[in-house]
Amino acid sequence: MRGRRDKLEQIKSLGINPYPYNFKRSHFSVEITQNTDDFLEKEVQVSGRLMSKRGHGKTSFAHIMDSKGRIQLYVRKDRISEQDFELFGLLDIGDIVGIKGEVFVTRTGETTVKAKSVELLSKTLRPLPIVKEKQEGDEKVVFDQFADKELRYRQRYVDLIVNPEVRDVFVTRSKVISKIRHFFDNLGFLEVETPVLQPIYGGASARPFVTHHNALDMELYLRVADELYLKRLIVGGYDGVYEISKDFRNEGMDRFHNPEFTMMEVYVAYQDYHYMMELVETMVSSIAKDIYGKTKITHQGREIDLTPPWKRVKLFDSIEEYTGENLYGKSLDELRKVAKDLHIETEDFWREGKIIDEIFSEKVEPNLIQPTFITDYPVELSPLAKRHRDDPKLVERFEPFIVGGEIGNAFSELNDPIDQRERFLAQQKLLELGDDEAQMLDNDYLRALEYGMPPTAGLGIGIDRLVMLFTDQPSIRDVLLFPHMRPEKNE
RNA sequence: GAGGGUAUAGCUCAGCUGGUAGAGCAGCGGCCUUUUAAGCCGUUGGCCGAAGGUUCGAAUCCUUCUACCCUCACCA
Repeated sequence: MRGRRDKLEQIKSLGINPYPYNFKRSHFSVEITQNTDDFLEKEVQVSGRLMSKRGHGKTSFAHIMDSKGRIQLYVRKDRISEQDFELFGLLDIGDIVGIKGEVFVTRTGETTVKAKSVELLSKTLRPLPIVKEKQEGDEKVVFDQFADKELRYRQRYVDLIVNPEVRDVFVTRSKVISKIRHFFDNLGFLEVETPVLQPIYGGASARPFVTHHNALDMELYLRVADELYLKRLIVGGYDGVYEISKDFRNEGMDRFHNPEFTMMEVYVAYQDYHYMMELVETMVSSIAKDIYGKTKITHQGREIDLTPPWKRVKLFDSIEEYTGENLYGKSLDELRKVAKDLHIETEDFWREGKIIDEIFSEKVEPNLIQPTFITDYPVELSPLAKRHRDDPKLVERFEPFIVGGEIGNAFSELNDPIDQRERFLAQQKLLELGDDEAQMLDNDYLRALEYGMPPTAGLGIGIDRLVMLFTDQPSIRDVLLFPHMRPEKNE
């Protein structure tokens, strides 16, 4: 850093502003490198970050990188002004430059800009990690890759500069979200925004973050889900509403969980969960088609076939398939015994639903590699879902699973206000029994239901997990630009 | 919350059973007018994550702490 400050002073003493205001780029690097024939002998203006520099006395080669790729520069002392040549000598890797010059091809065949002028656009003071790569046949070998995960996550800006495949991940993330938006817009659904700060949290079983509103002197919760507000809007008369937003859950962190994460929820009036299954498989496969041109993708070495229709399996059938036990109608004691036989630990306050859910997560979930809808859950696990039309002990709910993980949750929404009140009261009891993830009673939501909500299908999709699937990333941190980290010590 | 692993130069890493810190790249000074992990010659750079302890002597052994990674637990 010392040397760079000295250079900064030298550059200033040449009468050059090291932080000028703009530069008129004529083309991106790849426009030129991919259409070299059209550009030969033509003058272009390119800009970007200096990524390598190979000096040869009175001449020099370098690469600059812009947002789309890299292009080589060739600087000759006899082709530019003395001051520009001196300036070029003072440039460091990482500096941002603008170059005017002519396109030509070197004798090794690389498209290159022969500089006529060199302009410094921003002087860097910190050295960039130097990553080098070499082409060995078809293989690209990378040397000294900037790979320390802590540094990469804490200094994502450096990660993005130096690791192009990381940039690609976030481009794909953006595409996925944009496709989802288009998908719903095309169906005529309305994108809405609902409160992040909520006096009563609900819509999911999770512990919330608590905050305080000074003027009102009251506790508020950061939302754990958008569900109850979105359904109020269905009561209000919209046919379809969706929201893509951050939710916050005060739970542990691992490669599938970040305290704040992106959720997409959609509610559609006059539909049920069968409709929603078709919507999910259509949406996910069409995203794959848009991004990869096909509905079969590879994730962590496994081929995943997203082509609809996806497999549909009832929850109890799936458990029987993998454990040989039919849990339907079993008493609490019987369930505890089964869990014990399967070496699954249970808590005292757990009821039937929770034990079934636990057995399912342990024994079935990891096996659900290809896309599968697990359907028809016990009613006490799903306080906001409508009872199954054929069996009041179950609800019309499904969760889509891919690569052993759930990526969403959906149901025919409960719109019977009396049943809903009873479900809330059952949750209250769980709260008292020590289940700190049980849901709060929301009187205003009940009032809304009393005004009447049409039959409605609802869905939540974890966007981060979907992006992990589409970008072939093993950890949620790799699809979040700034994953949550403990604060670092001050330098 | 539990267990395991990692922490050495700006980056990537060596450093054996304790003997006083090393390479490549980057940087700095030279040479070099088509190189591309450019090359050649020379050279700077370290509180060995933090604090304590054992020892004549600690990057190395011990303890505690911190951060990150992995697995599990919790959990969409």
